[in-house]
Amino acid sequence: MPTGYNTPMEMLVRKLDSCAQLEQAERATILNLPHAVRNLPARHDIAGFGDRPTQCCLVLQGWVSRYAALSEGGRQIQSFYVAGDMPDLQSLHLHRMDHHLATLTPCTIAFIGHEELRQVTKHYPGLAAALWRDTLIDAAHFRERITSLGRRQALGRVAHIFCELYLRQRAVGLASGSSCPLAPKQAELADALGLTSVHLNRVLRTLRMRGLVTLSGGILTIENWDELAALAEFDPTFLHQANDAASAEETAEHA
Amino acid sequence: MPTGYNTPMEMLVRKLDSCAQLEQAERATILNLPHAVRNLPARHDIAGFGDRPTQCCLVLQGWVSRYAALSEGGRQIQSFYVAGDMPDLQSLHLHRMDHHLATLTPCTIAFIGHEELRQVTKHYPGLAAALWRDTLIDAAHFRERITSLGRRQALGRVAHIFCELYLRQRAVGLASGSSCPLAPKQAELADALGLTSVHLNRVLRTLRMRGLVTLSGGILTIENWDELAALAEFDPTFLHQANDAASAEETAEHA
DNA sequence: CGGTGCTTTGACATCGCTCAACGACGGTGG
DNA sequence: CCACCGTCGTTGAGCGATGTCAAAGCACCG
Repeated sequence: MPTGYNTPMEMLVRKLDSCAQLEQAERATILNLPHAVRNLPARHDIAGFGDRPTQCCLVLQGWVSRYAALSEGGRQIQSFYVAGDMPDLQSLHLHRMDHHLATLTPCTIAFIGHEELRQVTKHYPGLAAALWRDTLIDAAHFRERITSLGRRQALGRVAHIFCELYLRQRAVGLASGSSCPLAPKQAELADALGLTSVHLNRVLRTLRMRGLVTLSGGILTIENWDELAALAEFDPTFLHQANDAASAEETAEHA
Repeated sequence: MPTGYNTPMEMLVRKLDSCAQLEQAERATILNLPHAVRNLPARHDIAGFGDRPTQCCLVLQGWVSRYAALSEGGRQIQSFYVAGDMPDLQSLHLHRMDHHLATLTPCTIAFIGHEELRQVTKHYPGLAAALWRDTLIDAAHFRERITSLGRRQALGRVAHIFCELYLRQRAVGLASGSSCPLAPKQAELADALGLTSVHLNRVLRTLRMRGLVTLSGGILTIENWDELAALAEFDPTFLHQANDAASAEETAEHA
């Protein structure tokens, strides 16, 4: 199930369909949603703090990050998004941005107007529920990040995000075997994990030396899923993936 | 606007009405929602990891916490809830709990069946949007906690959560002047902030000595809002309160 | 009057940060 | 083709914020 060559709205249908079974009319409605596709360069702001967006975006290709900017140049990356994700769906009902949304890599992104989406959710409760659910899964990711930042040490935090990003990408066909892309640089990973890039680098060395993962050239390879997941105390429940992620673990394991 | 003596569903109406203006029919629908009110003791589990709840709960009185349990008895409190909050609204579309929900203090809680809520959201898109929005604000709180845990030092973290809990309670009429209840014990606050209760205690002493806040007998008093907010780099945008929280700051300031 | 739970404090250990430098690599222009 | 430069990754030494362990104080309550 490789991504990239379907039409944007086919991608959205597949995403929404994966958990909440859509009816035929609902599927057709999504496929007919008007939208604009744009290519954006890396490090480009999609929406900033205080903005009042009038459209939502669907990532077709590339990596997007959500972050809060603090004084003194500090920043906290709150989440990463990949193809198939709708990072600012929340702007549909939260009108003022309380954070920033920016591309990490060059991206292809589809924009869908709020007005059109609201009409859709008004007439198709099933679609409203599916989109709602998507934002709830986003929130589940946030909660797990809170747990990581609050109670896991650096080693466990890094291991945990690797498990998460691998499984999430695998679910949309972006992983191959026990490897998947990992676009964020070390500094960006550090900003997501509440660490310094220096310390993150040392943690990566440890993981490499223990034979758990290798990260090189933007490719993450999981060498030993079981140990990595154990180190992270990783439980895939929070991902709320339909297939329960069990099969994914096996795939990585046998690579 | 004190809470406690309205009927449960009046409380819910007020909550939903505060941002998304409800129509008369929608208001009436909520008021007629069947529900059960129960009193629960402190430290009582409302729903646990792995459960599949069949109802949502509305806090009428008391404090509720959402937490993740880690191995070795460690736990991370992801959020606190007070009167007017619906902590597990997400279970409406996320069927399997990925965390625990428990009372912190003795609580009065109204339970509303999923089936009834789903019917309501199906027939009243405006109510669906209002409830959806509520879960999105919950998510905004999570994001801010991520930022706190990832990039603020202990002092700023504690200051930040005090600002948040004060404003949230003020918004539902639970604060008086520059004071508000603060039910969590030091150990529980520490579990929410990724700290040790020992260290939290030292931070509290510092805040007290600097004349910023006092915390005693379950009452939080903010002595100097401006300095506290500055220390926390607190920006109320993430609360998404209708009144923009500006007036609230003034209240605390003049106390 | 003696629990029991919560808070407070001290001494010491450790994890992760800071500062500083160097290395690897790819692009770009002379 | 090579010298240069920017970005990213890597490493070392020292320090600071926070955790750990242990014990004592304190309030409430039976």
